[in-house]
Amino acid sequence: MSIDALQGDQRLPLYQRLADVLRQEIIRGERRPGDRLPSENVLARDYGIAPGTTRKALAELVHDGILERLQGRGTFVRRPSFDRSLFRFFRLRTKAGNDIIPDSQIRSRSIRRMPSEVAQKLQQPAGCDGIRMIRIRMLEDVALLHEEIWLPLAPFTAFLELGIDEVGPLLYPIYDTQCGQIVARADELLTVEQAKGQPARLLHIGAGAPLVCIERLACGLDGMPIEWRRSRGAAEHFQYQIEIR
Amino acid sequence: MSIDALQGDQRLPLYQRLADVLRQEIIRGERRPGDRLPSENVLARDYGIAPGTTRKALAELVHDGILERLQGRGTFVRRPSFDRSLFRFFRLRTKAGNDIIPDSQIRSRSIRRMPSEVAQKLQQPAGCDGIRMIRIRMLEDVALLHEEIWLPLAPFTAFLELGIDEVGPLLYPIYDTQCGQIVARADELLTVEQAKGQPARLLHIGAGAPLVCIERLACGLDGMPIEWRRSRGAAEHFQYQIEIR
DNA sequence: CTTATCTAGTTCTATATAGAACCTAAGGAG
DNA sequence: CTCCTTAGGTTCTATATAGAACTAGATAAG
Repeated sequence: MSIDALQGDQRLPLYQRLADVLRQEIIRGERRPGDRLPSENVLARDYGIAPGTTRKALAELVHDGILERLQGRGTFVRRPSFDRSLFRFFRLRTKAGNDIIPDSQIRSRSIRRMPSEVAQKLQQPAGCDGIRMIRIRMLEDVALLHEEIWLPLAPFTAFLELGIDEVGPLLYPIYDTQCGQIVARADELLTVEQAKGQPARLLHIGAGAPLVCIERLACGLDGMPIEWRRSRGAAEHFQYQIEIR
Repeated sequence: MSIDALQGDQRLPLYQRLADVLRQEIIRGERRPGDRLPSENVLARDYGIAPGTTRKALAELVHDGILERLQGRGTFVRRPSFDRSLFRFFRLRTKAGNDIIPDSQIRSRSIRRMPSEVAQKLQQPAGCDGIRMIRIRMLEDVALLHEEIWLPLAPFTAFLELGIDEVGPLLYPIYDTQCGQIVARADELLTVEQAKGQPARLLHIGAGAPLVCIERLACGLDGMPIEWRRSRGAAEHFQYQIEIR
């Protein structure tokens, strides 16, 4: 931590280089969510730059959603509360309960050869094995969502140790605590298809009825894919809400 | 423009008050998209504050997407290129042409009593009149999208002066230039329903086939609703893509 | 033990200043 | 006329500094 711990592309501005260094430390897991960072004055002294410059670096990371600053308390690595956001956009149409996270039931979990499409999305070599789960999400004993979930083997062997009953309705906190994988963002692709096969059967839906299908690729802080899943539910039960700017 | 032109909630920080003043000037239309703002030094002199403080105010407005700063050139009111973003999320599944804006054909335009649901969304008094359009969007002579569009009468009388053939595929630029209404953001609600009635007929779709239905409320810089529309298209042709963070 | 006060540490606001990097337009050289 | 240089204006980076606002913990008073 001397004056020139800020190498990386000497032509980039100082605050940018400091932001990159801190971002990398967080991505590599050297600073975990909830950790407190050194104060802006300490950072300035350690790296031999002006306090205002560290402020600018920290502000950038706050803007990226990686850090959180609390006046009088300090600067902290942000804890991404993410599992809830699925239902921020994709919610049940029943107006009764808002933002209810349905119960979930894992129907199967096994190691299988990945379909080439999934392997590609997860950036794994073609034909390698992965973890596959089938999960049903239900509300008041009515099956609403059929999910097929794929995980790469390498970081998730610890996940296989857990009993299938110990897994609650939220997967991402488990990925974090058990496997050190933090989901920071995701891409979703929504389409409509006709019910058939296993999903139709498990959802008790007649073949040919419209299904909403959401494919999601969840990625970590470094942008690398962590999990791929495909969720299907009867179209009549769902709505998708979003704000554009 | 003296030292204390920055009234508004005296306890708020200076940069916040300056940002509010500039934001209001833009909302009120005193500064139009594309206009150039005074330089940060001039602003500082005019309002009697330090240049660094004006920088912070301008940075906030840049972050909000209202301003745009170009090194060496100046600070400009951002031109919201918005019509394109419909198809950034909601795109045709044909992989051939990316980001093609389909041709459009306005089938009808008239003044009608607003349905109570629409009036409520547009924050108009119940039972008042509005402008209603039916538009078909097509690609290579195939009808893809059926749109029902509602506008409040008051700001859009100038829009009625235009010949129905003069209206191109992009409405929002016309709202801007002809009626002074700038669309800055929108909320969309996506559901799936079964085809019936006029939409089914105009789209040449059999009754009962699944339709994707997107209801959109477009709002101005001040957050007030400007336009409400409902777009429907055959479910098999569309996909909706989004990034969550 | 409870409550109030003080203190050290933190972020936030605001000022002042200097030079670098970049753009535009005007003027001069060929 | 064309191309190059120059000058002035702009944003961007970086430094330095002072006090306000807020928090948490230690200390003192009751």
